[in-house]
Amino acid sequence: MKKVLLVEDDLVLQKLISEYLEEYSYLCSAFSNPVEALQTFRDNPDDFTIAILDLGLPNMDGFDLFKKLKQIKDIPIIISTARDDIGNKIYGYELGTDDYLSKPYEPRELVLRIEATLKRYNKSASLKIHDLSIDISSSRVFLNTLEIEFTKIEKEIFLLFINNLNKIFSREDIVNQSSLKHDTKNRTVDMHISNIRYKIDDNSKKPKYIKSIWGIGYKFFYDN
Amino acid sequence: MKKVLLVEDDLVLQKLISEYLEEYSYLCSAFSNPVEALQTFRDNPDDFTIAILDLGLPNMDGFDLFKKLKQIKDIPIIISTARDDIGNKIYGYELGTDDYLSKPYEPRELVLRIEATLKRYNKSASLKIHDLSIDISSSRVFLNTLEIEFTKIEKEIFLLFINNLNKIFSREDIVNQSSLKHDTKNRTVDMHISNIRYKIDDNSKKPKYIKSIWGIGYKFFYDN
DNA sequence: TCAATTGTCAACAAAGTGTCAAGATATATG
DNA sequence: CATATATCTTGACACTTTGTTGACAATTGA
Repeated sequence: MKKVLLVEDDLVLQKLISEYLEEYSYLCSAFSNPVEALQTFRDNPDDFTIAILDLGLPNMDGFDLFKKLKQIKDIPIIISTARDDIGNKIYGYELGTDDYLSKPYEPRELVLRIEATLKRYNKSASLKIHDLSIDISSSRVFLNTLEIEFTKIEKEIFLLFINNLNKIFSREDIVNQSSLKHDTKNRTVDMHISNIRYKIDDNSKKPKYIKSIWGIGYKFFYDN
Repeated sequence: MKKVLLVEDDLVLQKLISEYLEEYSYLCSAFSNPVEALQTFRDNPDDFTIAILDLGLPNMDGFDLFKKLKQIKDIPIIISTARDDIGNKIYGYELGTDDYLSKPYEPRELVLRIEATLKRYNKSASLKIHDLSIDISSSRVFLNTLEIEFTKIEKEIFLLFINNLNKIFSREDIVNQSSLKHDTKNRTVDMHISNIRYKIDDNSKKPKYIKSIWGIGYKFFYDN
């Protein structure tokens, strides 16, 4: 579900947009107060896919908010502006706005521009599990923000787990579903698991990710 | 001087836009016939910086023209469309339009959107990675300010990496996606990598750019 | 408690990588 | 067209990284 940070002080318009976006499966977090919006974004920047800012905001200028949001995280931002406010438009583009809309606009047009902007941003799909994030397309794995350097077989085993969360694999399964040689001893698998655990900071005495299933094998534990 | 390929069958509007754009130092090549526009573009694709297409064109559908232009060269395209033609808008964005405008629009807004679109495009037109800067359009590569002289194959491999940052290529991939002969030995690829590394000042003991992925291949490392 | 199982150290084996240097091709120059 | 020059290709060898396994301690469950 894509989450939109909507900052709009016209409450009627805010409601209208929120409801419209929900029809297109966007979840809206709407704010009329930019300070609150900023705080929310600061707390959970990864929650939001895109931001929509109204320029005529109280307390804080729209461009200020714009700059602060971008500072926290490079999120796509669409600016909505009054029809005649063309000087501001320029400034918006100079800042590096991703798109803008002139009021009044049709909600439908907003949806279109959101989709187009996201498409340009080309958000690559990524899976997050606690401290770990996995970039599906490039198969890169990060512990917090630090990339983990797996060896070939470690990566194969790790991805096998990630693609089959909570599924128990025997050592034989792991040998067969990786490029390990078919006559590889079971203890070799243990050794690879040990190395993976070490790299993803999984305490083998009390692992939170890769659990040993005594007498059976291993599984990657994941609880929604 | 930036040259605009304008395709618009309303001659009054065509003239209006042309004159307006000229005030902003854009040179306009205006066409009412899409076939002529296509022919002109095909002959000199590098002359044009951006294209502006009207959707309601005779002879050839606007989207058709769009696809054909993009096929010849990946030029930024802004589509202009009738206000109520929202179904088409979606299609436009699905094609990968860079921006669009609803008629009637103020010429001023067109200028703004041209500038914004070019800005987005240029962001990726020249890429800077630490000491390296790459001019995508001319395919020239600089180490700091000094131009690197790659051989043909080195340049092909290097650009393959640059266009696919962080993507892992096997030696076979590299052979297939360059002009290397199909039966080229893997070690030859290693040799080319070694030479590229030397030219871009990449220490092969501890490379910052081209990483060896042990047992798999190579990738160009880039961290935002 | 005890036998089975698991964690991991450390040594070794196997496989992959970096690059020199020489020869083969291709390209440029007169 | 012949020669010079640059580029590509490959075997060889040293070196590095990864994979494998036995050994032993720690842990588990009956």
